[in-house]
Amino acid sequence: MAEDRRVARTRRSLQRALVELILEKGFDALSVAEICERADVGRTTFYAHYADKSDLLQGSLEGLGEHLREATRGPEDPSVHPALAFVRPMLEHAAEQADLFAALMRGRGGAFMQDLVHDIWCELIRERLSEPDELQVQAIAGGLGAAVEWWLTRAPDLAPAEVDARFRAAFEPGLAPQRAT
Amino acid sequence: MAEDRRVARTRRSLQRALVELILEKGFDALSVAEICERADVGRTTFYAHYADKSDLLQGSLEGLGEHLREATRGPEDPSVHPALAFVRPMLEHAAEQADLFAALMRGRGGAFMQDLVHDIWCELIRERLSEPDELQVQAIAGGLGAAVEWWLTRAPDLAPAEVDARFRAAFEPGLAPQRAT
DNA sequence: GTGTCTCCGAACAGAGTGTTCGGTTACGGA
DNA sequence: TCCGTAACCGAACACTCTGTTCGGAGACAC
Repeated sequence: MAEDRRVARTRRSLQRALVELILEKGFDALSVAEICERADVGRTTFYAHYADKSDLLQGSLEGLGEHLREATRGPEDPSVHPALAFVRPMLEHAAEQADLFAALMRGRGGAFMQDLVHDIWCELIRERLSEPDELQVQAIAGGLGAAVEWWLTRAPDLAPAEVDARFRAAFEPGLAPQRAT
Repeated sequence: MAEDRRVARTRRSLQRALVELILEKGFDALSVAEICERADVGRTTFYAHYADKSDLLQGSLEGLGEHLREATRGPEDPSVHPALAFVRPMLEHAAEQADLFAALMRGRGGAFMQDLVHDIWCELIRERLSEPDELQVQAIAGGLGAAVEWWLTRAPDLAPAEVDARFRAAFEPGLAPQRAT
């Protein structure tokens, strides 16, 4: 009952082609035929695996959430408010994969790609606050998204540490001090 | 050389139909034929006036920027940081047209609709700071967008004043005090 | 080795886009 | 009021994309 080698190969090819093409043209501009051609997979086969383009994206993003969470684990600076501690390692990670992140942050990865990242950030912030104010959580995550997009598209030469510092300068004063954990 | 009455009528009908349908289904889900049917305008005529669906949206949004700016003018509370003074009247305005704003904030009005509003907010913030830090400006505008979207879709019963207070509680402490004007 | 599952191309129906063309009609200016 | 112009319209066309069906060829697991 081990998974068929052909199935794995097909799915891998499609997901790889999808990422490549998103980087080149953006998600919305892609057609199924285009993805299949790049992946060297018949269009019929595509629909045997995925319902449509969005379904393929969903499937390709299975691991992304966990990946993002992993990427934000890093040494925590005790002078940084815990709710924002994930920002620095996240920015370091984004800098390493700047073109991918830049493609995702602007609409190019599709609207719900942005929503996915936004929701993950909300969780990361929320779970570090003892009494989370949901409006504040949403606002910080939204602010982070806008800041990252601006950084990667308008000022890509800034160092992650610099972005982190300026971002925290804006948001940290508004955060209630947390009980020591 | 006064403008042809027919032209004005056609454009008005199309723009009106567009707004109606965006509220009902969202921009992306619309077809040109659908808009024309609602507007009682031949499809051929549509293409005589606009290049495509997005072009019509552009045309319909001509006045929106100025409208938004007007809507944010209100009595300024001296205890509020000037860069955030526009938030309260803007929220009051949004509450009055909640369904329209809710449709615009989520992707329903199309991606560049969100960008348009974001850019206007950035300008409003930027022009009230004596030494604007662009990252901070972007972050505040992005945070405001996320907060408004959350408010209108998840907690629509909150009063604008409450949203304003909680939003400022999060952002105001990070803003440098401004010179008195 | 064999039966099954996967892959594939061809072909189809349906929806949407953007264009051309000729006829009809409403408009604005004289 | 009249008249030339310009706007409007439906029909039709070529095109792209979607999602599905079918039968044959071949790779796979067991």
